[in-house]
Amino acid sequence: MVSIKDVARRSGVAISTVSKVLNGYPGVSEKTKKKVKEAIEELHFVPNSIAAALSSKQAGRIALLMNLNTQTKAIDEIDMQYMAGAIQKAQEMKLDLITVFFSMLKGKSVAEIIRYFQAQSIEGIIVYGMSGNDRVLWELVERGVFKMVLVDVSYHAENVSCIGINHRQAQIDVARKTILENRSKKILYIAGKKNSYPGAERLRGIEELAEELSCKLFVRYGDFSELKARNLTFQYAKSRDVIVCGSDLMAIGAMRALIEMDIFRPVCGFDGLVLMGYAGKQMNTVQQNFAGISAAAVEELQYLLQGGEGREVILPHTIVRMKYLDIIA
Amino acid sequence: MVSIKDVARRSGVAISTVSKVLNGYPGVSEKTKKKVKEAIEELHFVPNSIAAALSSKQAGRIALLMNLNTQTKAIDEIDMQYMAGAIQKAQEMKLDLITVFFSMLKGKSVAEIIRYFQAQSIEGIIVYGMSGNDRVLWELVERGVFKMVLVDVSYHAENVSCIGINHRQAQIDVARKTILENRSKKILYIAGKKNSYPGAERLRGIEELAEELSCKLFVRYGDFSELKARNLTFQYAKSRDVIVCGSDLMAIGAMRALIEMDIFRPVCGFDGLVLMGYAGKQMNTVQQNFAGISAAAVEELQYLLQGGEGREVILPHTIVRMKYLDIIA
DNA sequence: CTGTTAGCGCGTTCAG
DNA sequence: CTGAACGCGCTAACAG
Repeated sequence: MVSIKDVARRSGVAISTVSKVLNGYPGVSEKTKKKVKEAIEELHFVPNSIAAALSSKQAGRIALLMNLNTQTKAIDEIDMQYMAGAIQKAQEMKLDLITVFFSMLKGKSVAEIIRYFQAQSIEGIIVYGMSGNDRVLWELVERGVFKMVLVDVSYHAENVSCIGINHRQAQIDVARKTILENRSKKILYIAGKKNSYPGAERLRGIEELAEELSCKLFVRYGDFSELKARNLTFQYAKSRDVIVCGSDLMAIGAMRALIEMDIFRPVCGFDGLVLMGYAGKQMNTVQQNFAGISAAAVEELQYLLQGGEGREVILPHTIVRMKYLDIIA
Repeated sequence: MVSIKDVARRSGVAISTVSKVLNGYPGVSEKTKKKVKEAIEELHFVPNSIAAALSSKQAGRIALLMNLNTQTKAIDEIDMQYMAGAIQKAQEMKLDLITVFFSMLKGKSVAEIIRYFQAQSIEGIIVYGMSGNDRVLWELVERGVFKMVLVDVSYHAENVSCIGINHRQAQIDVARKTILENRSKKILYIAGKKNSYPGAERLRGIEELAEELSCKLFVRYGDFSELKARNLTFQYAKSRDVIVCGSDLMAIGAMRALIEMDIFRPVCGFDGLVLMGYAGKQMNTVQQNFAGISAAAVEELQYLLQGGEGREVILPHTIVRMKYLDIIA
């Protein structure tokens, strides 16, 4: 393995000089800088990130902490997009990214978790899928030991940012479109989970909208479960004229129930899953760019690592109509 | 951060002794071992894996190299299962696992790729999704620089193992079941990609089976594409009495085409995707336990790292029938 | 059986 | 502007 030492020898300068060139520090003449760069090229030198992490404390090692959707097997899609987006972006930004699942931290205390990450020289963490119930994680956040970016959570502090779309507005947008298209008046809203921030925001959205359009609103919790949404639809759809769902998966469940009941009701979803194309009929939904969101989260974390202050970042969303033939093309 | 030095001081021994205890080396008396372990407990010491990796050359850092299915957006499911299985297992075995996508290596030469991994102190690599066309990767494999485990590829060498189910046999099993259930005689086989090892093996399987059962076999390549399978079905299904597909996604495409054509033909798939439940009708398919496969791959890699010789590992599969109501339960 | 010493590859003072 | 020297946390010979 060719090391910084070899580069130094080859270009006839000291190790520290090479290091400075590598990290873009000032205090190196253009000539020597050029010499060093040439040597790097010729020797095909690639700095060892492990050694860098050991020696300095800002070597850019971050963790992606994910709560996999184990309850419903069908939406690996979202998790996958998040992971892929973050991994890709981290690589671009030359950050070392390790992936950690909530399940691996289960039963550990905050102190243990902190040590776990410190032992890996992790300095920043992106958390996806955190709910209000995750006590230890919230404690971890509040301790402020690591720079953190929280996805789909509303909280920020000195070194903690949060990021995500405006769920309330998105719910309003997609539901308004669907309701106006169908001149609906009586809404069945199948909400997500009670303790979920996005779930609560979306619920607020539909409440505002129902108020604004003077629609009757009937709310039931589907807990983001396709099966529950299906059953709720069987139970309550007949006497309403539109079904608004807090997630695509629930929208699919609702749609399939409607098909089995052999009645028509417009349905709209939330997320933009490709799976929507398999629902049986077209639906409006909110398109979230998950890969883009996690990529943005990585950038935000980098911003924090470089001394930026925690803040709230709102990302854009779009309303789309999902068709089977589009998604398989 | 509490380091090995602190533990040494606390227990009144030398650093190296602590290291020996940590790594289970012989040559330490029971008494001192106990003292050291106590100190570790009291100090909540967690060894820094980064430092260990730098210092020794067998610190268990491995990479999961994946070719994401970008062509068809619908099967993040498989990729996700692979990733989750490997990440989980690696964590259990205390191996550092980094995830790398093929796309990140695009345009890089073998030498560059080797340096990239060496710079990260990677000593073993699991490759998932490699085809016969990936020149540089094959070169990487043949160089033998890293211990490697190849998923769904048939090649092994001194420090390269391969792992996967028996695709030929699995194709035979699922097709036989479907054909016997329906007394079919004329098979439309929608094959995968030409240059794919699993694709080729599955094709061999159906050929053998057709021979054995004296069935007429008509083969077309669907390239693992749902859309192509759909079109092939429109074109050729009418004059056959069973459609065997080399993947679930293609089976779904075929099934939906049949529904649109309003004719019935038994269809069977391959993979065991949850998505199968959304096809519209029930189908037989081969259930691959992807998470289990990648977990096994991690174990196999560990075996290689510890000096084991490369070999071929065959994992079991099962035949199942996918139902919508089962998958959403 | 235990302690001393020398690195791993790199970042970072601090003299020159 | 440059270079020698030290240390990050740990492993691995080598002495004692």
